[in-house]
Amino acid sequence: MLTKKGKYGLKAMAHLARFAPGRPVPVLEIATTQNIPKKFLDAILCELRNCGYVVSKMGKGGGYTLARPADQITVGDIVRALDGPLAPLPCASKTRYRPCDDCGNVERCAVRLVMRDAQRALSGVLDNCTLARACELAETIPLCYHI
Amino acid sequence: MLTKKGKYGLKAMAHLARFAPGRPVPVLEIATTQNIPKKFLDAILCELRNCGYVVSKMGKGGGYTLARPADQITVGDIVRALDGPLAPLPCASKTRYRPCDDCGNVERCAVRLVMRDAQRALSGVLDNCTLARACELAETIPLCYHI
DNA sequence: TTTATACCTATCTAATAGGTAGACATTATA
DNA sequence: TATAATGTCTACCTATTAGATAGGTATAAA
Repeated sequence: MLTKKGKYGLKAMAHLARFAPGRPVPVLEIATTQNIPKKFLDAILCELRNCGYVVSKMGKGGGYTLARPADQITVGDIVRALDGPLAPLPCASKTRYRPCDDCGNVERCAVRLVMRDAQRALSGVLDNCTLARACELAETIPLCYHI
Repeated sequence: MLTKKGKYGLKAMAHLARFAPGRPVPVLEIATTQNIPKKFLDAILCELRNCGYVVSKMGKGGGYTLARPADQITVGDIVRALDGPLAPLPCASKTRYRPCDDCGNVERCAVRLVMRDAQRALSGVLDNCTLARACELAETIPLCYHI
């Protein structure tokens, strides 16, 4: 389950992808239009900057910009940066593998093998979805969409 | 991310699937062989019983049995019962949809649309994986498996 | 009647999520 | 150069949840 941090971060990145073809976007603008607590968003963007996904410009007229084009940052990148590994269990993670301490036979653990499949499926979606594609998806969807 | 509850529950169910073609298995046996805290497992199995996935028999010679054949219970069932919806966000859940309160336009929310894809991918794996298949997977895997 | 088991209620502790406060640094621009 | 608009940093707070543990009660087979 994605935390609010992850969700807010993704929404902010999508905002930057859509509305920033150059000029820096102030945190306050993102916070108000996306309904995100300003101070919380401050912390999130700061983290994304430290990871190299956004660039900040201080002072008047400052704000945040994507560090790379929107089609070169994936949703998986952002989720991993803010919420950690995609895999349901650390022992099934590709990027941050850690064995379970309660697991006797890691290689033949049924739970782990299933969760590796799950991880593959999840990263197949999130690592192949760029911010650009996500925005596009939202814009081209038919208006009458049935939940 | 799966919680320990979910993980322990799955391991216990896999144990039942493998080692119980009839006789009830006591909690203590599962707890010791699977390295799960006994009292914690008590609570988990009780929950699974309330959901109808296992059957308990009290008294001497008692224990737990699968309520249905192992090929008729999926990993997705167990995970949902113990850890809640598979979807990374409630607004992307099929089984327990709930809109985000911070989301202005639910239908065109880029984050939600991506997470719906993620949900589909995840449930595609977990809902199509039965306990029987999970055990089989672990048994037929080659010994020299490269992490 | 004894023993092995499930079942129930209560409680505990540590971590985490989610958020807030306020001082401080930086910079465009008037 | 003063000032206003912004990001940056450190510290803190509160509620909830994860992850257990303890101890007793009910049930049933031998």
